[in-house]
Amino acid sequence: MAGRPPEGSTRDRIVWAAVTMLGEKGGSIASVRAIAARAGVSTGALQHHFPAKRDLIDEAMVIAYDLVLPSDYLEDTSVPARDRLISCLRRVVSPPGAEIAPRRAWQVTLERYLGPEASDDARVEYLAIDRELCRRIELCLTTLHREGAVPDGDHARTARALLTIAHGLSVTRALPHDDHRATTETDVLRAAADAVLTAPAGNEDGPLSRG
Amino acid sequence: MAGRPPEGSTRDRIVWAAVTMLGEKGGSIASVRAIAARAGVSTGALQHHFPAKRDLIDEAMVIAYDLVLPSDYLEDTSVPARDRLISCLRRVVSPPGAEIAPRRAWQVTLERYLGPEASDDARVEYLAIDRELCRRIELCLTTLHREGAVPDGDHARTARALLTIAHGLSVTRALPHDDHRATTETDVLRAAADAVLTAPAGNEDGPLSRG
DNA sequence: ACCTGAACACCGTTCAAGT
DNA sequence: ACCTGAACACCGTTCAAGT
Repeated sequence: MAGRPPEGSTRDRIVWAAVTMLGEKGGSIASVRAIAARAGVSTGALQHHFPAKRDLIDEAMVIAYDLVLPSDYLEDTSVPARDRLISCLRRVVSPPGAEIAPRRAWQVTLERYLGPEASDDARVEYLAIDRELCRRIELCLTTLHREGAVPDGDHARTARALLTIAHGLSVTRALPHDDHRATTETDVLRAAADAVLTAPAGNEDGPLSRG
Repeated sequence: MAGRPPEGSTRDRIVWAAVTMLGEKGGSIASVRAIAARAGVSTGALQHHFPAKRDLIDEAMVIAYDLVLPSDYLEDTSVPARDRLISCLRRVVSPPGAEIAPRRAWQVTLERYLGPEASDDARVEYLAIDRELCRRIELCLTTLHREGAVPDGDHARTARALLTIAHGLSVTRALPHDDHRATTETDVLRAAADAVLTAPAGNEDGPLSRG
């Protein structure tokens, strides 16, 4: 899994190295020195292109996680805003290990990020994933906001609340359950969407965007 | 918020220092050197009592999160229904295995119930816990229903939806997080409570009890 | 502008030495 | 057993110096 990209700028080599190292080393993120070494550049070169490590990791995450919801779907006003928001959230509920079963996915996630070692590196890596998921939900919210389907408010904060709810659905999927599950999932997603969307009747704005 | 505990063993002073520093510094955990300094001991003393930093943080978490809810609290109509429901949900978020930290608790839970084997016995055991948690939330809902604070509806179903949201908060607590966490938790709980409680103005009943 | 590599200010953990 | 403080092996970031 090592090797060197035959062509490409220094910057591309750095990003490539970061992406390939995301899944290695037991879930902990590589150090900038290790990334620079694999890219075959100095730490100074890395620093020149990515002044903070977070900049690099965020960029690598976007590449690693980019199974995108067809980007024009969000703007398709022929489908109700509520349904588009729910689709977006469903997307987050089964994140990119979508090929593997939800149970296995959570097993891996939790082993990695809260296992016996759960290094600070793992923490940093998880936070990067977290930001990426939030970013996607926020994109959905701002798109719907332009249509007037979502009221003014702190969309980043709303996105964070929605992500928390998505985590609940996700872990509920993974845990043992009886036949109530699918019903519950739809209940929760609809309730979350309704709490966020502009109320059809003119009452106050959704409880998730304003305390 | 500094100061020194007048009495107490070295060990107690270390734990006290760690607890007071949990909420500071923008959500990131203080370094062992900083904790030792506030406790007024050397890093070696800290290391003697807590060979790994995680040991100390886990112990501090238990203290920080362990605020108990008196059992007659549910019927105390002097406190708003919304606050009582939120307290009940907070209780479920850090369930009574509260001696161990949330991270460790989820580690155990998931290792047990969705590990590689995940026996049928484990499944049955989890479903029992699940029912018990639902039962508690449902008890809260029916109590509030007697007061008219919760509308008619399928309370078991509503309880299940609320438990799913509580799972989201719980796993979010366990996973790495930055300083947004406490805010998000309150946002989500308030939104969940508002979705369930009888609306102050006379609009339709909450989205969690009726699809 | 792009890149080097030493240096800086941390970090968690280890450990010989004291009491 | 309890505690000290130096030392170790890292870390992310800075920076004078080269091209």
